[in-house]
Amino acid sequence: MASRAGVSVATVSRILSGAYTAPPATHERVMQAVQDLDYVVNANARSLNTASGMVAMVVNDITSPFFMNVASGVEEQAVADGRVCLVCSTQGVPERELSVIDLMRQRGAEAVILVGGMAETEEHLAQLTAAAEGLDRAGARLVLCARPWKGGAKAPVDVVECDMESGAFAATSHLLSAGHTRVAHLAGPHEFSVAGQRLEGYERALRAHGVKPDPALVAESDMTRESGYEAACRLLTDTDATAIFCASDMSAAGAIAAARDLGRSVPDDLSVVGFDDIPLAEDLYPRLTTVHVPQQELGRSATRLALHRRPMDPPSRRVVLGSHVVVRQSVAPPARLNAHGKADS
Amino acid sequence: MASRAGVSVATVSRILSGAYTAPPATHERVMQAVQDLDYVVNANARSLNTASGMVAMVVNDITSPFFMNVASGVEEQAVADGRVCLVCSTQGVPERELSVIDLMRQRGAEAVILVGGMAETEEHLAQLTAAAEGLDRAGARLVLCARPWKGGAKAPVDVVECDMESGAFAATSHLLSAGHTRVAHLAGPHEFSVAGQRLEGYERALRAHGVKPDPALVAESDMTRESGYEAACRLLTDTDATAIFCASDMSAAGAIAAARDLGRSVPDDLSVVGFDDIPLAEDLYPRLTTVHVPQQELGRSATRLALHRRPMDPPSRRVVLGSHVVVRQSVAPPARLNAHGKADS
DNA sequence: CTGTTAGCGCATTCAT
DNA sequence: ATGAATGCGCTAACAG
Repeated sequence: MASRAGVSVATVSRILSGAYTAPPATHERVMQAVQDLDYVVNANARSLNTASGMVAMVVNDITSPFFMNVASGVEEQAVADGRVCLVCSTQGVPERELSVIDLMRQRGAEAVILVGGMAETEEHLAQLTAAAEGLDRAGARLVLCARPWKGGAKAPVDVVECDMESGAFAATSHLLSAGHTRVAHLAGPHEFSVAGQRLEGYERALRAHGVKPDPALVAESDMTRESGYEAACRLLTDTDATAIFCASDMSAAGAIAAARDLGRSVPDDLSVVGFDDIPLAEDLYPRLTTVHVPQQELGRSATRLALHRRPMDPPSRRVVLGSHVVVRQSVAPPARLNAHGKADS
Repeated sequence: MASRAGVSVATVSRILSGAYTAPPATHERVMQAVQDLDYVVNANARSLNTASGMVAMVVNDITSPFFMNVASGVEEQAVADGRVCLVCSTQGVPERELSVIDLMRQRGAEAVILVGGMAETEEHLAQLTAAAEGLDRAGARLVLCARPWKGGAKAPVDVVECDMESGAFAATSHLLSAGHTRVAHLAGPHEFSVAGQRLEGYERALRAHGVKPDPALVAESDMTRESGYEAACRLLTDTDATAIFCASDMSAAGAIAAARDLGRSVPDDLSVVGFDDIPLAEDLYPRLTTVHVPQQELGRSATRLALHRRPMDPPSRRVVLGSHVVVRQSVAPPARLNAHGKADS
């Protein structure tokens, strides 16, 4: 290649790297040779001496609408900052999360963005901390997106999250204000810290309205529709709940399907509130009242935190975005009150 | 690192690469040093001499449920074959498709899998062919997934697709059999070859039932919900269509929303059939009758084609999967027939 | 503006 | 079983 153009490899390198006021004369010859030989630089070899320009994003489940909406925000910002964005899936396996992080460290990624919750044992957390320090030493950033950091405060990790606790509080309050007192919660896996936040907001709202939290009204599921369907069936047959606050829109979709299959109409016989506000929420029937989480912005912020870093920045930064409930059609006053003609408060 | 363990770099290389009957004595020392220094191999440097083990997947839109379901199939098979799978988004820009392919070639990916349709101009096709040949020369494969290959037959590209034409035929026939004669089609972008296949199946079904295709009944949109909503509004206000066959479930979701907003009830006043059978189809109201496309299997097959390659295989292979209509609740006989008590044939 | 030289971190001969 | 030497393709520093 160098010879084909009649120049040295250094010249070729400089020209193809950009950053070179090329004399049209040789520039032409080089580009011609590139054409003829269909030459492409070896990015791996290049990364041996320079930044890779890669941003990696890690998700549990590549089919989850929530994760992928966040992902599109990450992608958008990464591209805007001149990086390429790669997404990998852990398929929900904690060990794979660590190995993917490691893999990206090996590849010289400039940032690794972990999107969404994960079962977090103490051991896992310790390994995550180690991974963060390893990335840091390599000049790369680890950022947690839509997931709180439960490890040490001095670990070199940035985090951008949404205030899920108050989102859950608002959602539950919305239900209570409509007159419901038997409000169930379709929770996420208890090992997920994000699930814990929602549970706390739910319980705080109950207490604020003078309702005693009843453990029987809390059912656990993973965030999938399937699992939401099953948990909702249990809730509907075993308890007298008149409303369900679901930890995700996907599980809310399952809950609505369960209600339908059990002959309960939503919202007349059962009110449902979701969480996330994924596009699906608009298409459910009835249209789902839910807590809006700024998914794209979550992704964009995470990428900015990772890439726009100045020397004086602290080792760990944190940004918290807000959430708010979007009122649609899946909430109504409970049946008996409704029958007696009482409106919601 | 080499010194820290008291051995040569060669020994470290051999031990960390696996494939080495390690004498427990030194093996121990090396692993200890790895621990102490938190050492990780440089995958880029390694790729300088060996296969990268990467499979890249390229999609237009990372938020599309259809693409991501295919993606999970790709991921699953790639992991099963011991590769790591990276997905990149082109954000719908044809040039980015080419640049991403190029990027993965530069990175030494073993396979690049293009998922889903793309506007295909002649020029783009020529560049794709060139890219395929480039990858081939580098020992990598290009495979098209859920997207036909319109280029030359001797190009080194594998393709796995679904028989969309007959899927569209079946869907349209289903509507015609229910008694509809004014069947509209919410088509995809005409530059997409996949859209063309669906249009052909639609028209073939009409002719087979003795109905003359009416261009006024074909509206174009991209495959999004938004665009489907708008196109459906036009169809519903400007024509007398009693049924719509949509090119995707997402656009069907838009069509159902449009019908609702225009005061037309589905399926009583309007029948709707979708395409893809993404999970959303189950949650629409009414539950969407659609054409099932085996998304995960599409992805798995594509990866197998790329990775399980034997020397005697032809330069270009092709597998076609079947599709079938899934009957749910969004189709009914047209209103007038229904009113007269006639059942569907 | 461009060629020369050196070295990035690893796998791989060839010796030992 | 392991060390020494060579080269992978590229960029960076240093001439010229």
